[in-house]
Amino acid sequence: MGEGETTAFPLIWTQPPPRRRGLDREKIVAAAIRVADEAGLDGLTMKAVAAGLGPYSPMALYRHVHSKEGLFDLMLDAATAEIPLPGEPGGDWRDDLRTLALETRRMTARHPWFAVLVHARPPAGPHMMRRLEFMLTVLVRQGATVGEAMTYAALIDRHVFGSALQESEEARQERRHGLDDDARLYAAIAALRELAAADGRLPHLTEWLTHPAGPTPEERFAIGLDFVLDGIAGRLP
Amino acid sequence: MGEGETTAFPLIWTQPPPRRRGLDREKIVAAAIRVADEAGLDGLTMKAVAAGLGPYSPMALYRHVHSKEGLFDLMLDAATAEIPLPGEPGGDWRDDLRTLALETRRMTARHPWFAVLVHARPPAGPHMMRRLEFMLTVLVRQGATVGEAMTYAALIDRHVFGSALQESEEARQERRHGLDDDARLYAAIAALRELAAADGRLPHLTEWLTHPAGPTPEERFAIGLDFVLDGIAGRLP
DNA sequence: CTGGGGAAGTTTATGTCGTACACGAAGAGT
DNA sequence: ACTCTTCGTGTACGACATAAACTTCCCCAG
Repeated sequence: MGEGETTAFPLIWTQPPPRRRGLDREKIVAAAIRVADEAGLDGLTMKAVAAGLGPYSPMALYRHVHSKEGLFDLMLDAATAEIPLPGEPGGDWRDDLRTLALETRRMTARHPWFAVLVHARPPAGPHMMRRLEFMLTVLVRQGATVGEAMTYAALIDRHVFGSALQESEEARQERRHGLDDDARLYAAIAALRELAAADGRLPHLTEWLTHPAGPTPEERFAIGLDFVLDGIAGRLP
Repeated sequence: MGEGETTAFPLIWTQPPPRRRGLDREKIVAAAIRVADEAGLDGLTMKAVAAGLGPYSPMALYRHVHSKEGLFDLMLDAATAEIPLPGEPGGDWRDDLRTLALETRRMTARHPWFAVLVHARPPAGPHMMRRLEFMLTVLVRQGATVGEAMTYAALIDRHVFGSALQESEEARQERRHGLDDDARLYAAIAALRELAAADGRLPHLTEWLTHPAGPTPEERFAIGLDFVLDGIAGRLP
């Protein structure tokens, strides 16, 4: 049959040009991040990453990242590298920590998968370690012990990544159920409200589902962050 | 033809007694929770749940729960039902919220998978709704609007489930890498410390990895919870 | 210039999952 | 006794991660 034979008649001219060595960790991680940003963690398969790099087979990636979990670790550290990190703490410890928290939040907004993965992997990447070291330095300079500083840093990150996780999972649900247009979203809320109203003992929840009100996500984040920073301030010597 | 026969020799006695209708949601959910408690979320497969119920096929479950996500929802609500919930708020709003947070934490200690799933599913189960309503009631009685109460309740839960998530994922890592005995755990920490020390710019982190110190998980939880409750108190009218 | 070793990518295969579908058998209601 | 419904099974399919064996190419030592 046709001249594009791979089986019967191997004419060199019709064969695809041999693949040059084009892959490395950086490219693979960048492609994986691109895929995860666009398709979510569910869409992050080895096949999809390979396809995002060109005509590669999924197995090609294993030569460079040796497992999907390894790829996760590299993705986490690459995303963490995007967070601007001062070389030295500035004059105001609260500003230092607040700014870092806000920048971290901005990164998680670009990479919604981050908050999911960060809870599943140990934070051993170099950029993640440097970021943590910065928080520790800021707190230790205010008189905290290293153990206390670890506790406070963990509380800040709990809030940052907790917010990010909740918001990204909400967005995921909406995308999965096609709630992007207002009509569907309204219907989904109405269904929830009916459920709550049917119980009969949920007046406040029903009210909120009828008139959802309250601070924006951004304001909610700031409120919680202030709670943590105020709390830390109250415990510094 | 002979009755009961599937193969060559139709002896009724060698046939298993026909399966009676024994499954229902409750049993399935209880079995699923048992499996997840013991084997973790990775071990929670339809096959494992069916096996935990007796000689059932995995497909039998679908008659009652229609999908694995549906099973997740039922598991979340069943676990939430284990949290003691007063019918009415008591005299002290802080005590009410703190007690609920602590009881919730006790539940997540029994069911480490809870914190993972709760972030992935909408909290629409009746018990989850009642629990939320309780928090809203407590806060609204102190003068918060429903919108504010939602914000504060979310912050409390963020801390409770964030702690649980972190602790359960740490435990999972340790189990997965067989760090149950001290020698291996020590080696793992040493490896991390080498990594940190090699960077050269991570003195505080290195110090902490050399002498891990600080509050116990329980104390850390209490500290963060106080931060949130203090913050709420400062914003109530 | 050459040939051999190792690295990069592909093909093929394996085992595990969730779950759709069609079937058969076991009560329940008439 | 007959039918309708409800429950559980067997089989099958398509993803997915990844192991193993194979092929092709590059580079460097002689």
